[in-house]
Amino acid sequence: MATANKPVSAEIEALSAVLGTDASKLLDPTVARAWIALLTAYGRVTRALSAELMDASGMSLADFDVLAQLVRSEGYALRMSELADAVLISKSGLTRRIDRLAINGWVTRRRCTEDGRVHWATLTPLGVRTFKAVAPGHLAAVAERFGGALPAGEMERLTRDLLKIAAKNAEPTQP
Amino acid sequence: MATANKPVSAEIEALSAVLGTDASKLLDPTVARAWIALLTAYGRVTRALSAELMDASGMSLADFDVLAQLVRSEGYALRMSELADAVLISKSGLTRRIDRLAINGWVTRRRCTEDGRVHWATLTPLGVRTFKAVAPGHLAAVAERFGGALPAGEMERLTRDLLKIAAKNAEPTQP
DNA sequence: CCAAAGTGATTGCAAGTGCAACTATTGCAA
DNA sequence: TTGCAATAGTTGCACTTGCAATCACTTTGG
Repeated sequence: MATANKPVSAEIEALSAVLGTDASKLLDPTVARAWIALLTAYGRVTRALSAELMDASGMSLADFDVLAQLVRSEGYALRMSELADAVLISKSGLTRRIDRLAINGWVTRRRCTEDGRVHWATLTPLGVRTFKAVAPGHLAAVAERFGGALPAGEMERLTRDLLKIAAKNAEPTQP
Repeated sequence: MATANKPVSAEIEALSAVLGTDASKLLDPTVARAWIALLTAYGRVTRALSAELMDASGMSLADFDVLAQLVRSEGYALRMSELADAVLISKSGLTRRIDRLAINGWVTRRRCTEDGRVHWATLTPLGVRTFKAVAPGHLAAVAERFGGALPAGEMERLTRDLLKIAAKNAEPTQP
């Protein structure tokens, strides 16, 4: 029913006593609390959403991501590489995930006629119907678990702060 | 070098067009943006921290969690079940993780003399030294990647908001 | 005192994942 | 044209994980 969750580098602040008095110089307790809060919020929300989605539809969050990317793409299709980038897994991971989705009849593979190296992952009509049936419930679950906790203004400020953190950790280089 | 990352239920807001005009009633775009921002910030920070920790010490974030729990426990020891709860993995997962840490010489297992069912995972002196050597770098990395992005006041407000979200999704029941 | 139920931990198995090696195909350059 | 580098995708392998079954030990009720 439930699904995996990431490790939690929990309670960093409590380590000060072990490491010595200078631990708070390494990591401000304010920052430590925020980091733990982020890990906790992330873990609880994703665990709950994952379980609900699995119960409702038999698909994982990862599967939902793939279908969501495809459903809003031209012709309900994407190249394998593009799709792997979009859902942030390795190419081999995507190969197997598409295998599983194909077994469900939600996706098919087509070799590209113009470039034989390229394969297009394509939603089947059943895949489209399934996604459209499942998505509203999932969106509502996100709204309930995540949206309900804060008023709108607060939510926008949260977004700005999180995006600042994300920007500071962008892939290529850190300023 | 890098490590796994969770699925990203990305770009939910863009689905409105596919599902029809009422999608924004299911999930307020403000909430959708905040949710995506959380997933992005989490993914980038944990990926970076995981890679840095692995490079510096050969241990995963999950391993660090276990050592961190043990190092601040009475006698550097915890029962297997307590430890599994603390680091949020299954009992079987912890059994194997302790196996690996034991191979590194960082942890040992002792059967409890009072209750033979219980096993204590205990840090070795080498484990303590290793943790104390590794932790400052990891804390500094958290400070840099996470702490540097926001001023202190903002960070405290972020913490409050995230804890509200976490509280709304506490395990037992939702009010 | 002894079965039977309960508790703590481990093991068998199946699943998902990434890296590295491999196959298939294309594009480029001599 | 031919051969070689580059690109797209898949497969082999190792690793990690969770669930269910199992083992080891303790507690409880008759």
